[in-house]
Amino acid sequence: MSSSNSKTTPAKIIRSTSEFAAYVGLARTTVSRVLNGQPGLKKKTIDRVQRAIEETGFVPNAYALHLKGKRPATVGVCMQNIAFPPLVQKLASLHRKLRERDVTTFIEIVEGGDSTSIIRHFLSLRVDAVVFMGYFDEDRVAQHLRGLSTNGTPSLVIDHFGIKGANTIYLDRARGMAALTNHLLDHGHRRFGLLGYSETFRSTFERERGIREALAARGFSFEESTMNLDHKHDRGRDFEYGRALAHSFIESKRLPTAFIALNDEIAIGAMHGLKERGLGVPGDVSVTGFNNQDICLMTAPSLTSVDQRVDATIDVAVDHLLEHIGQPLRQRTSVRMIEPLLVVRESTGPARLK
Amino acid sequence: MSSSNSKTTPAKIIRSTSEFAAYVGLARTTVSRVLNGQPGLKKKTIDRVQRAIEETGFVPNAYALHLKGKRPATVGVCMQNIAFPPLVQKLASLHRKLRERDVTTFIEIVEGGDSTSIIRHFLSLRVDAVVFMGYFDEDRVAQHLRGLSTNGTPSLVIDHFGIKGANTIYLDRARGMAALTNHLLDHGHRRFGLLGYSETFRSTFERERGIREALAARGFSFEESTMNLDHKHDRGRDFEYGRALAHSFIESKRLPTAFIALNDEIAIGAMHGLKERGLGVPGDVSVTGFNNQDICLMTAPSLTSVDQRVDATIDVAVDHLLEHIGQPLRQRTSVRMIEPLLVVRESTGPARLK
DNA sequence: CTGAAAGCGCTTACAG
DNA sequence: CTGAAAGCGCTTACAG
Repeated sequence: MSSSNSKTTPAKIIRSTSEFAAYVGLARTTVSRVLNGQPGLKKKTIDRVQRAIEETGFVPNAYALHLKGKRPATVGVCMQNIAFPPLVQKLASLHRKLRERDVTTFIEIVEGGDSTSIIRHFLSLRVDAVVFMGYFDEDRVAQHLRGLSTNGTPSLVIDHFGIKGANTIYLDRARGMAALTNHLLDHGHRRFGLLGYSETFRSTFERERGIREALAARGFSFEESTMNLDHKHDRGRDFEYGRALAHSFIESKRLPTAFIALNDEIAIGAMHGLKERGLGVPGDVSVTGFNNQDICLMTAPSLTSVDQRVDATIDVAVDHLLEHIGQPLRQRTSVRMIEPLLVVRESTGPARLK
Repeated sequence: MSSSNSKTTPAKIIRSTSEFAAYVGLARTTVSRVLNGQPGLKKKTIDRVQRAIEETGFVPNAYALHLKGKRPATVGVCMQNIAFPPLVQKLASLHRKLRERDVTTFIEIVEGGDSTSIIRHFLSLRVDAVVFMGYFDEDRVAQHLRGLSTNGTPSLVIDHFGIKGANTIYLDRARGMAALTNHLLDHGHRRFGLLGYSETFRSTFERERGIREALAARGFSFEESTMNLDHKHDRGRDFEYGRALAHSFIESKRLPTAFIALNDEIAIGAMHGLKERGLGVPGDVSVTGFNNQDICLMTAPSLTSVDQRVDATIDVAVDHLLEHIGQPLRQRTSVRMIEPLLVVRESTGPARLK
């Protein structure tokens, strides 16, 4: 089956204003003026060009326009990957909000590729700013940031905390974990199992600090209150990992009254692991996740988690970008913290009394 | 804290080959030759330019290069949204595989925006092909395809079946559902509850056809074998929707022995709904999902589902694109079917005997 | 309304 | 190795 190419379709495909002007039967200059909505044109001329546009589907060459200075504001977004739902949400939100401000977003995904060539590509496209989103190799990013800086291009790092000289917007994970810890303390929990906290490539350190400080504020010692059995397992799929960790805790005979998991998947795995061994959530053990993904609602019991507040984060990002686009590079770097939101659900409750 | 701008950083930001040539102290022509790796240059000259590149971070303007005919192959991908995990997987896979073939991907997300302006943008960028991915308004896409066709730009529609004149790569949902139905028939199921099949904007029709044909092949009537209570609910969040549908079926006193859900989320909701009313899966009711997302493994029991075979789909897409890029438009449209993969897990088993 | 011209940043022959 | 020139597709003064 082929598409029907009927009468109105011109034989020739038009790719430049000269060709287009010839097709319309007007001067190149005149056509250009119509295209740019300049005054002093007869209605009839405008209509003629308009009609020809519809017939031919002609669109001026963006590359030539760019050279003439008619370029939309553009931002290059460098994503580490797009396998992680909260990251994809941020990307979608950023893209949408920038479009509302007439900023074009170029998206590139590193994921096994060469981030250096991506940055070069953005630079060759003369983007007005570069955004990094995801968990990168810190040295690599720091190096890119230096390159961008000497190039005069503003940059922004979302959610990767602690890169030197980086404009950063960062979810205050410490604060989120402190809120979570306080919630559990309020329920009488005193012994906590940490699930997945020996990870190094994620921003685990900040999270641990939050737990530590919340415990200290109530007079508890982190070392005495928490347990970690991560070393017993190779990190695999999060869900299976959480399940195996729960089993290990049960077998260790030192089962805490609450599990604090690195993310929702591990938490859900742990809930399964507990259930398989006849333990109830939150009756026997309370369980918490992180990220507040949709699946938190799909488990029984539903999962207490910490929300990343994607929209708030991206609002701040967009404001930052708009402020810096087209401006000379500031020498001061800015670091903005976003406060996460604790979402309490059914998986957390009063600590079981021994 | 500010980033350190040390000795090697030039005061001036270099944005053109002329400026760069002046900086190096060579002719523009010579610099250009080095940049393009042309022969007949002294090692010393090459090194000099190389060093200057490192010092200044100069990257030639992609827009000017494009005008001179030095343009990488590019594909524009128009995504309906990126909220749906299998869709995001396809995007990531397509992006990666095209990059491996040195094709640059421009990604745009419609999602409440104006798809016409996106197509215009792609056209102005003179992309070599446009890919549509997601569930679009058919008339709108058909119109875009016509525009692209008169423009001489190849196009490809992934996973939206039945658009006239469209090069299509399509998951053969009918076949997947037939396999699923046969699996259930083999287990003795004869009464099926359809969950979410009254949806019209998704490719539900094809799926229903698969079920219908599988039933017919075994001598069963679709009308007598299936039940649908979708009309009792407003479609909300999939999970809640599935749960409510399960409740309705239980209350209707005509509970089928198997639920066939439109997607994994609805299936998982239904499993919860059954459990809440004291019914076991698959003991009392078997449940199937669609998409084979990660969450299929995170439920108890794990969920039988149909896998979209993202990689196979995208392999076919990449082959198609590579074949059509830079070629004159073919008049014949091609439609390629991908066979889905039934993944049997714990949520399906023998039908309960009455 | 038209036409010739300059120029955006590049590359590539073409003479030196 | 250098330099002047042409030209990619556009826009914008500038004279008709």
